[in-house]
Amino acid sequence: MIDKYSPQEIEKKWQEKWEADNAYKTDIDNSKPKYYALEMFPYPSGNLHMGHVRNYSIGDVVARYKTMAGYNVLHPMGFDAFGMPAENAAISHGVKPSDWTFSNIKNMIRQLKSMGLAYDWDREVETCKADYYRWTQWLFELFYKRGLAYKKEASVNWCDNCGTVLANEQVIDGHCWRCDSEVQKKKLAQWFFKITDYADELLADLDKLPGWPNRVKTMQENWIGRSEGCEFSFEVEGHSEKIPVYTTRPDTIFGVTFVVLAAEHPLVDKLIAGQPNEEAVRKFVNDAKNLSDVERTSAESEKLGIFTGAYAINPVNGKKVPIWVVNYVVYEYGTGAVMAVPAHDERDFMFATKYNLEKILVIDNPEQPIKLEEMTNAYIDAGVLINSGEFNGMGNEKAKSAIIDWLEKHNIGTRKVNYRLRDWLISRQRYWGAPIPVIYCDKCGEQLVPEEDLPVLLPEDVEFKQGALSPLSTSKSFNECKCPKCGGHAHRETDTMDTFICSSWYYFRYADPHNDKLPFDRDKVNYWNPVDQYIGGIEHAILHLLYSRFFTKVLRDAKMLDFDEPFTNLMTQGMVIKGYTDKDGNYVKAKMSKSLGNVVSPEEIIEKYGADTARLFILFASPVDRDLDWSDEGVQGSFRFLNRVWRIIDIFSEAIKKGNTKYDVSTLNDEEVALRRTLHKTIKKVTEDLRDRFAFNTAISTLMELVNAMHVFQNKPINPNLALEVGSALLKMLAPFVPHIAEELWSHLFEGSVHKQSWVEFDAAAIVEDEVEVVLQINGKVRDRVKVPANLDKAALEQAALDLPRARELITGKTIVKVIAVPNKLVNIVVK
RNA sequence: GCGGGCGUGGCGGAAUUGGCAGACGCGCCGGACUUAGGAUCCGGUGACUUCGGUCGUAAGGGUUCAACUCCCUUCGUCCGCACCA
Repeated sequence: MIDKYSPQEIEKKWQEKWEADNAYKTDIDNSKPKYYALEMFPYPSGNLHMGHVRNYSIGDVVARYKTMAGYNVLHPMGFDAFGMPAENAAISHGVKPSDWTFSNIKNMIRQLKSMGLAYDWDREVETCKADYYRWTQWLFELFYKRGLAYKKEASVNWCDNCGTVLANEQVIDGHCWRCDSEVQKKKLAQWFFKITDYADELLADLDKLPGWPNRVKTMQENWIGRSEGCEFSFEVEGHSEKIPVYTTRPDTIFGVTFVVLAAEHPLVDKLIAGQPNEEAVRKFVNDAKNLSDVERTSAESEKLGIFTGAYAINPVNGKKVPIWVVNYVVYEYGTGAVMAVPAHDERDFMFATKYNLEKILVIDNPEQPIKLEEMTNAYIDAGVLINSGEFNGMGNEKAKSAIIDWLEKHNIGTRKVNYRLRDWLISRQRYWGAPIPVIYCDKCGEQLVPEEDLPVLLPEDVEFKQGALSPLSTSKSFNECKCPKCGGHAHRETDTMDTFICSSWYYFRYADPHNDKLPFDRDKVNYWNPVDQYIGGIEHAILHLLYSRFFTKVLRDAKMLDFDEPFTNLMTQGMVIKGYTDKDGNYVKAKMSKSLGNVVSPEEIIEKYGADTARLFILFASPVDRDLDWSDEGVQGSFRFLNRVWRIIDIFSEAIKKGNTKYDVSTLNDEEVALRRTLHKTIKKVTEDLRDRFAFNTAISTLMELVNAMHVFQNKPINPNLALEVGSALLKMLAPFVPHIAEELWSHLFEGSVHKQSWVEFDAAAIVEDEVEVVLQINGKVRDRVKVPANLDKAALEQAALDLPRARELITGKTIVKVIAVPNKLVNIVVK
């Protein structure tokens, strides 16, 4: 008799044993195929939340299953440990960011270990440690040497609340991704990574990722925003400057009736100098610049503009058109100036109507000719060119290309591909990050810190204050330095790097975490990487996942590794949500959050029911990519199931100990044959669910059915050989989901660890049924069921159906139109 | 506005290739055991029904012998994008 199921005791026991045995230590082993399972590492906020528990439970099942299935599995964990909250703790509580971070990490490791996750902790990385950020800095220098890191003054996103700038990817609807406060524009000299150099490949290689959700690929596609068109210039009457414009609609070029400039366009000043409306334009420009990004980029906001007084010349037909400054042109995209064709562009149409500007129709609808006077909208569909000189009569798609050819031939313009993607702004005016390893010499200018001087360590003599300058600038010991080139007086860059840089390469470091010569060894990374299965939240669809793809391509070009993409397969898990009653008394479901008071603490659940129950519930309640509805009753149901497993193994244990692994299955009675059939069907289904679909919820439900089938024998004797076969298979299949209870029960019955066992194979012969139940349908409606020999052919099946009394009864007096027989499934008799 | 996902019992969900809708779990109902049951075990549980059946996968239509599954229209919901020329 085995004791009562007591998760608190057995979980602690096995966690200690696994740790003492180094059970999950991984090394290169060329005798097996490798498999790299990875979950997005957490920010060390101090406590695990249910989203983490879900993420890591999924990853652990994948890792444990693949191990049992014969793979050499790498499954590491670490911490994305630089970031603002640590610094905020310093500002508000006077704690050192490092102390705050390391004590949080300590607590989270304890919590992770209490979940029974199969990590190789020897490979843990913490991005805030000098032996990691040394290589983050080294990689910055690599990017710099490859011309991919540069400093420039630009209008950048500034979050006042966080006291730092943000990359475009980190601005969501004009708000800071972290604190949600409104982002402002500021002109600052900042460091950028030239991700735009890889825009084309980042877009094209999405096709190499069949294992990624389409949703994520579409989001990246939109973000990169490739468009094809051409760039050409307008001459300005009475000025030597030209206005370059970018358009995707060269087919409408003869319909240009005005040219619009963004408020920031440098030509504006020159064009208005001495013009009668100079002051009015200046005021308009200043007003536009003072608007927040939210207001400026909203598609709904009113399109406003003002005439500069200057005119441009359309290079294709010499037409003189007015130049306006408007609030709807994005300066950072294209050339910051646009040719306006009101007849064929919605915005230009609205604008021209509002300000009484000319409209010229240049594309006509061949089915139903358009009358300019009757137009209430721009005509943006396909058509045939009119009013376009030598191109009249040409289809507009063809004309796009023909007109670009013409522009190129006459040296007026060129074909051009444009991207919405901008370079990645990586400077942060914060302390708790990797210092940018650059020195500014009074004489020699910008210099990289020599490689042998890395890491540039974070100083401790800093003041933490909110402000526009990094706290590093308050450190004397940090700031002042010698120029590495001339030895003269110099000072350090005081900005740190965006923490997304730290997380753009950590999955390579896991392959070689203790290397002190390089970020990682090329052979080791080529062995383990790319990650076979990456698991995390959809919120990183662009941010982390795009940056990581960029890094991988740069490191490939630097010959540090030999593949193109970092993550072969990506799984995006849904959120954990929970219903609560709002102030109006309505029951609503929402993401767990402190402010709503619907948070369930993982630690409490694990204390009460054990990690196995928590894991089982989370995996069973919902498919991984969907939101998971937390249910306290559901958790109890999972706990109940584990008790049921415990009891039935206990009941079977005497028989199991007497059983032999090899036996003659013909000695089994009918009920035993049925149980054995259920077992092998279960093995087949669970294997397919884990191997092909990551359908953990259905795998678990199938295991529940097996346990239910075993209960048929709770009060009657069972063949010991079958008991052994079923019992051991059940424990092996449960092992990836609920590692502690599976190990505990295994240890009562067998030698060694259940987690070192090979995955179970199903016996196809055991699944074969002699008889199957087929359905009799009359006109598609189920009218009877009948048992027939399995695999009965169509003709015999059809006859068997027609012979049924029920069929005869319903057919009499009617004509049989057709009989459809599907072996092992059904017979449908169509009558009139 | 554009693009995409989703919509199945009281609830979470299953149905993998067009072939028995509702597996499994929660909840609920009944029974057994019991001094007791918020333990355990067994059974029932889509709706309506004249007990023959009829209806039923957001709504409406279509294709098919057969549709949760394919096609069209509409509604709801969630997500992404949105002055990018």
